[in-house]
Amino acid sequence: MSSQRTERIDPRCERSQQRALAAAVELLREDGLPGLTFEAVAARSGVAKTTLYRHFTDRAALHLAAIESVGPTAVMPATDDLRADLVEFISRLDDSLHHSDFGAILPSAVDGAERSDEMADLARVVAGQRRRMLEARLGEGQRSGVLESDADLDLVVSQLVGPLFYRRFFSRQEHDAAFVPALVDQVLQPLLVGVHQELKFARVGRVSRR
Amino acid sequence: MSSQRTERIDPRCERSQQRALAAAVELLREDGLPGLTFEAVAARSGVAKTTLYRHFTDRAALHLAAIESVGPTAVMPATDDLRADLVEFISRLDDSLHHSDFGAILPSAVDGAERSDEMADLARVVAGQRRRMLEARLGEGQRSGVLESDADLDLVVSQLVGPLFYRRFFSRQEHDAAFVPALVDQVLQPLLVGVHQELKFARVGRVSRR
DNA sequence: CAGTTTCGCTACGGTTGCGTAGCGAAAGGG
DNA sequence: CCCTTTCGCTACGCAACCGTAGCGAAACTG
Repeated sequence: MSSQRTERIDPRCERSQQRALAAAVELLREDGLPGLTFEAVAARSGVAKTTLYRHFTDRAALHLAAIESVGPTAVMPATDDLRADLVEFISRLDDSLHHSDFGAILPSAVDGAERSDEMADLARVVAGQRRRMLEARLGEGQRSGVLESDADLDLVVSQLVGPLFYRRFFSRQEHDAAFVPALVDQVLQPLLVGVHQELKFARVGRVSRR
Repeated sequence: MSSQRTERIDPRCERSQQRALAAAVELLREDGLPGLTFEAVAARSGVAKTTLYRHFTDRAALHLAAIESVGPTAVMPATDDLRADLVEFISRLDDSLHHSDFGAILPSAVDGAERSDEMADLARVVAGQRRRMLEARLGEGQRSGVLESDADLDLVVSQLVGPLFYRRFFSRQEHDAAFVPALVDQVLQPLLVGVHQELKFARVGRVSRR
């Protein structure tokens, strides 16, 4: 009701929740979703079980909050070199998938999203932030005349990040630092202003038969 | 020791295991990994709990067997049209990700693979089969002169299937039937024989600054 | 048909996790 | 400084799941 700016948060609540979520993340890393229990979080964090129930209604809420707490804080570089910005951004994403808490507990979020609407929404929000950053930078490339203006940016974004998620979680293939630049180049090539017409001709004439 | 052809399998074992795994798949769909318990499988399948313990040492083994039981049986079309074959293959993959048991319980396998070596190996095997089929068909394209012979097929495979997995499980974006053809075209364009030189020139000259 | 194997069933003790209640101590806020 | 809130702690009943044992019935094998 009182429309104050900050919601007047008791520092004790803040501290308890942070400790609890840190422990929850550890447990998710070690044992996955089945390992995330109120008792285990209480034992590891030092926060009493009764206190946990005061903050989180059930396991799903705890899981959701834990996932939110490790949400990536990525920023898009902003030089005048589109390729360099994309390589940098995608490389950092690849690194976080392999070496951060975010990458480690993402599988539990994926599994949870299959049956929890809230978790599914969170997944869409997180991915949406990343997508909007990439689309914004690609849009600049279009306005500055580097990229074709009719490129399907939604498709391009999936092409840029999809292979990284696939290799990290599904095919579980390793790759070196040269992979991301190669991927970015491969994706960008058909979209560059100046080779568009030849490509369209080549595609229709050589591959499709319609 | 006796190197007979077939391992002499009692039909009763076969039947029990099939029923158990079918129930396990259902449970994984409904409640994810935490829902996969010996008691629940016994109750749903009609197979006695003691019998389950005779076949599966622990929950991980049961989970692994359940994942194996829904392994996809994909085949690569073999016409003389590379693009059409790829569109068909990728479309069927996309469909199975959204509408099959395989797609439904894949998240639990991904989560399990983070902590189970056997599950991780299984993921690599399943993805490897798919990758080899795609690489074989792309290799034909190279030998028949449609694709550049120096294309990085491993990268291409990730480009073809990565976006589908990403949109299904991470960004959770819907897309219509036109998505797959658009993706295949976009990925194939830089690899077509005949436009390679112009593309290489365009890339070095316009995007990269090295 | 005789011998072996697997089955389903019941029962059991032990462990873990759930969710709540009651309490005094400690820390925040006006 | 007093009042309120939140804290940690202990304890509890309840349910679920684990993993094993013993048994007779049923099914497969040769």
